[in-house]
Amino acid sequence: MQRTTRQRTALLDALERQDDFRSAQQIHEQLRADGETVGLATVYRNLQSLAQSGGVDVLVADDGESLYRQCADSGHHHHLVCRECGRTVEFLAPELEAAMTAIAADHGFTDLDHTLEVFGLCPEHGGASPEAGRSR
Amino acid sequence: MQRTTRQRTALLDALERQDDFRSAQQIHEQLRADGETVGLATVYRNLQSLAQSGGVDVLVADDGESLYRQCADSGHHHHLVCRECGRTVEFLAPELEAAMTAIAADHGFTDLDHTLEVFGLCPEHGGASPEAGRSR
DNA sequence: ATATGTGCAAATGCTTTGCAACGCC
DNA sequence: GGCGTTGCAAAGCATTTGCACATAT
Repeated sequence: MQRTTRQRTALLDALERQDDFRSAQQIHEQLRADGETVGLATVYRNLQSLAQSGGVDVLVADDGESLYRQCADSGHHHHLVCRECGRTVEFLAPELEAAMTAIAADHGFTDLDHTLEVFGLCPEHGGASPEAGRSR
Repeated sequence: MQRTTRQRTALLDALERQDDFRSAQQIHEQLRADGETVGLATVYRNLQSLAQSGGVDVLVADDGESLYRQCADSGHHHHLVCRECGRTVEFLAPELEAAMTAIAADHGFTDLDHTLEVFGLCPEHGGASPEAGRSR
């Protein structure tokens, strides 16, 4: 129930080569630039199924746009993202998980899920330049 | 630069009476139900300015929809939100802040900022309810 | 009086979907 | 050959915006 099509292969390939979080549309452009002919709807459909199967991580930007990235760690983890260049560092934080779980339990909440993303300026972009504007 | 209009007053009133995170559209419906005549665009515009001035907290749901709520704590805090009804619990987590800061520092990131929201099912909706089948 | 706020409807922008053609298995 | 996949364009949604009118101050 998951065929190996030229399009899906191209998408996976593009994801593999890309280390930053990118929108479906950006990925689509990338594919076009690489000479691949893939419909935008197909990109969306495949990203969606990949996200569901855990093949890619999804990050919902403040403006509601979804960003995708193939992460090294296939398990649960979080991201430290440079708001200037998109550079991403994955990290685990067991203590955070535990604390959040405890708080939720305190209030009787179940079926938990959470979003935790840290934004900042990476070493490359945090140095000299003061007042770096808030890009998304 | 900020006039006291019937619409804005009604909106603030509705927010005051509402303890859960609600979408702009839900708030608009609420106002209509209360017999107020307020345009949807006006609700959006006012919520936007309120969010900017810190009058309300905004959180972006997984589906990209923005949810608004007037919070008790005007400072930095996080939310434990029921996916089903929007019921919200505010909480502080100094240890989390510290841990995140440490991790970011480890990677040389500066000018930090982060988003942390916990979603789940509140006691009312987590039980043996047959309706509870959707854990995104 | 006049700058702001409002309403409506049209416009945006991202994402999804209907449906016929297409191509792995 | 059959059924998952794809493409395209149309449809959906939440949100924004242009513009004429209304209104707080």
